[in-house]
Formats: sequence, C-alpha cells, structure tokens
Amino acid sequence: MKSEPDVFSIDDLMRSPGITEPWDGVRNYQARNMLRDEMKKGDLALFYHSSCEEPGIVGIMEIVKEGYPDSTAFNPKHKYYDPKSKADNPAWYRVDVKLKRKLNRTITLTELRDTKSLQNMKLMQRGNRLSVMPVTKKEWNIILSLENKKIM
DNA sequence: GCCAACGTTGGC
DNA sequence: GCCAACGTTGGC
Repeated sequence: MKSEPDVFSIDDLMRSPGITEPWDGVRNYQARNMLRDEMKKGDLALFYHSSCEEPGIVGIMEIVKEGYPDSTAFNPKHKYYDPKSKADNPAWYRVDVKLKRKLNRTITLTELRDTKSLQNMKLMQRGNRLSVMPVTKKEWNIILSLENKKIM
C-alpha cells in the first residue's frame, strides 16, 4: 500500500491512536476493488513510501477492518470529496490498518529492482501506478529477508 | 521540473 | 463505441 510520506507517513501511523488508521482517499477502481473485495481482516500489508527522496518499503501493517465505504468522499469540504460517490451507493472504499512494526530500515525501490527474484512483482511493472497492489507470499518472504541482509 | 504511462472525460 | 485531449502518478 503506497502513501506519500508528505501526506501520510509511517511515523504518522505510529503516532495514531491505537497505531490504527483508515486507509482512505483511494480513487482508482482497481485499487478500490482490492480494498473492497480482496483484503481480509488479519491480512498483512507492506507500507510503501512513494514520491519522496527514498521510495521504498518502510513497515508492516495488519488489516484490522475489512472494506467499508470511504465517507471522506461524501463530504464536500474534504479534500477527498467525490460527488459521484453517494452514501446509498458508495463508489469508494477503505480498510483500517494497524501498524505491526516499522522496518529497521527502508528497503528501497532500487534495491527491489536489483533483486532478480522480485522482477515479476506488480510494483516493478512498467507504468504501474496502483496505490494498492498484491504481493505474493514468496515475494513477501524475499522482501523481508532483505531487511537485515544488506545495508546499502 | 521532466516525462512516460496510464486513467478519465467528453465530443462525435 | 471511438479516440483525442487532458489530468494524474511517480520515478528520476
């Protein structure tokens, strides 16, 4: 799950009450489908910092509430307001995430690109812009094995 | 700031 | 339904 740290960072999540926050503001249908249909309570997710100095994976989260309507879309004053989404037929969904732990260090995008066994990851695919995307168990294990392996 | 690669919009 | 124009994402 991607977030721009200037908007919402792993440290913001650490400071949240109960280290839990709704992951809202996703306005892309493919990503919406994953939030609404795919992600289950107890699932784990990687927190990715995008559009920043050091893009990469910074933490592990747990889904603590499954997809439910993103009410920020209903509020005309909210920055995520979307008039197309109505309370009786919501277009956008969110999940609640809880921080499991912050990684010892950022596993950078460069490093992921340099890892041969991760070349098929969704994240690596050209022009990929999804803010929520699947990670296979195998990829997950490889990624986390990098955490304590090499210091860039 | 640039630009590639998408997604969305709207005229026809 | 097509497709050009426009907007957005996100790495660099």
